[in-house]
Amino acid sequence: MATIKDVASLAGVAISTASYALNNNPRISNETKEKVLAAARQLNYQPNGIARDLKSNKTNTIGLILSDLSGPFYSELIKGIQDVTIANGYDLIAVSSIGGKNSTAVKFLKEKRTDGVIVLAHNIDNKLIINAARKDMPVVLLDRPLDSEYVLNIQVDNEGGAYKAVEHLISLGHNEIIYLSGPNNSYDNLKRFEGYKRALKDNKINFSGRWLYQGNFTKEGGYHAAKVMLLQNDLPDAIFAANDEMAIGAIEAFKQAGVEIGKDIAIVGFDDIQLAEYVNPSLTTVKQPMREMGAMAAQQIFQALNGNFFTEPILLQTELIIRESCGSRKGK
Amino acid sequence: MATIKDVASLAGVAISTASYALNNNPRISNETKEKVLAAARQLNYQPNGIARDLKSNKTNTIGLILSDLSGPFYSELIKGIQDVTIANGYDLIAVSSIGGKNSTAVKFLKEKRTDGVIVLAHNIDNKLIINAARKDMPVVLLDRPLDSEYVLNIQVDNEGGAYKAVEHLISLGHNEIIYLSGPNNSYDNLKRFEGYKRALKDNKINFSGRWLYQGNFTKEGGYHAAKVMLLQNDLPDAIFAANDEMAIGAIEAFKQAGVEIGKDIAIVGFDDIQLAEYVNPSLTTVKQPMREMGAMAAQQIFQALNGNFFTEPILLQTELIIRESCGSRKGK
DNA sequence: CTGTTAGCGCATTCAT
DNA sequence: ATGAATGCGCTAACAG
Repeated sequence: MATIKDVASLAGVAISTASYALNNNPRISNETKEKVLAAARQLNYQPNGIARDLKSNKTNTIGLILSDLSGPFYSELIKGIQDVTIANGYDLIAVSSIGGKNSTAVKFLKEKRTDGVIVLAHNIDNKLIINAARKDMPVVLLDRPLDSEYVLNIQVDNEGGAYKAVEHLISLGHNEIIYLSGPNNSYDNLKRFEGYKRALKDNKINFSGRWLYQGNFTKEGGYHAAKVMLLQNDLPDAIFAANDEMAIGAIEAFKQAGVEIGKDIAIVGFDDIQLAEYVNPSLTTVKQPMREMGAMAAQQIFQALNGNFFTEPILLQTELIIRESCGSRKGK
Repeated sequence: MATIKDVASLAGVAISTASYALNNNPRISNETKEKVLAAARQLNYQPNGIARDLKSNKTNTIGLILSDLSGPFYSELIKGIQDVTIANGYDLIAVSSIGGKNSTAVKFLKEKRTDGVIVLAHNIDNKLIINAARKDMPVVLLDRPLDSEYVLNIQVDNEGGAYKAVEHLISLGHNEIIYLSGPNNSYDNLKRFEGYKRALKDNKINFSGRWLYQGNFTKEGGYHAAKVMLLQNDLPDAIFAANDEMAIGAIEAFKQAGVEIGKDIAIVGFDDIQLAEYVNPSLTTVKQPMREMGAMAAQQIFQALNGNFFTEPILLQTELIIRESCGSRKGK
């Protein structure tokens, strides 16, 4: 790789002159500038970004940390983020937090590899985030609240969304409503559970311990939980699944067992992933404004980078999307 | 941020000593090592990764360039790549090529920001790749062939896969088979078209220009193409869509029009995305071994980094997944 | 075993 | 308008 030094010597100028010329500094005469640019072209010179980052103490890059780079769920979120980062002339790179302590995500958080970070990865712990967040490296947290300097909070109203979902189930006449739970260490899951319980309480339904099933936010978990319900021969009226993937897993299990969804049992999910519209029957669920969330997250980063730390946590509203899985229009 | 200099002076040793101690160099006595580590802890020292990268001329990072970070399609591919990058102690970062010349992807390709790159983004052009590929920065190309030094090729047998799909349609008794095409500048699309034509030819069916519809690899494109077919009141026996998303879009349009898929018309897709299993009727399609592809790509990078350039292009086989969209078992 | 020193590639201050 | 020199934070060759 040719360096700026090579360019300078080929052009017969000093390194600093070459640097100025390459960066279009007006103090350089057109004549020398041309000479330098010609040399650069000839050597196929490309500035070394790492050296520049080191010198300028700035990377022009925003990092997005996801617990799993390959989730189907992030599509819209990423679009929202990307829109804003591009508009601001920044780069976006996505890294995974798989691997815990040794993950790329942790490395990016600790070393100064980006100018800002957006986190949606529950396996990254608070201490790390608090340590990483600095004035010139704001962190936006999407999956939990955390009150600390230089960390911004954006959240979806999980509690309210869950409330809406369960209320819908109750309005349809269901009384025995199972909560199909995500992992216990997930804040999102916790809030959804709270919303579920509040809806029961407001409708004078007593929560029963029997109504709690663990599904771990995965399709397999949902499938398995439904199987257990079937084996116990004790089907509830309805299920509120803490995310769509579990709901879809459960639907699969019930279909295999000949249970008619929407008639024998009602199911509501959470997230509104792309699949929700396509499963059969299509899934009633709570939609999160993912794209807006992404855009806001990026916006918050840039504002923070400009010194404006908006400290109040932002709460985004959800929307209940009614489809067929609770028994519906299409008469399923 | 505390630097190694701060650590050294707090510990009362030279910078180099601090560096050695921090990096566990055995030449340092346990006593001084402890002193240095204590100082580092006290200052909450974190090495500056960028400085290290500059010095060592190595980033320990593999880049994955995708045309769209948010595609549903890459899930398995990423898993495959991640498995082997992690196993090799490297980091993986994903960047998008959206934005053309100014995209993050181009920046990563030109500047030396990773130790290797995997490309699946047809809007990155060959010249750029040829220029970027170096001995210490191999490039694996997943979406087209390119014979150049330090670039490795891994491909799916698009032609053969398409052939299988169309042959299947023909064996079911279909004669008028439309090709629902992806973008013309896509190599994958081109090869699929070739496979389609070969299958027709081998079965003595003459290809008709009327059978070519453009769908641009998007769901909307597929939907629109199907609408046009409907408007022309000239439905074919079958459709071979160059990817699943277009096939799904077409299915939607036909369903809306009351055309029964699998009976009035047969449809085959390509890719086997997650949705393919869930659409109604479920989609017969050609499955690509995405996870294997990812794993191979990463493996090739590391072999290349060790000086072993496997120059022969690798061709991965596809598999025809028969579901319901061509009329089938479930009697749809 | 520890310290001195040079240098990775670049931007930039200060002279000229 | 141009050049010489410095330093970003780190590693490592070399000297002691």
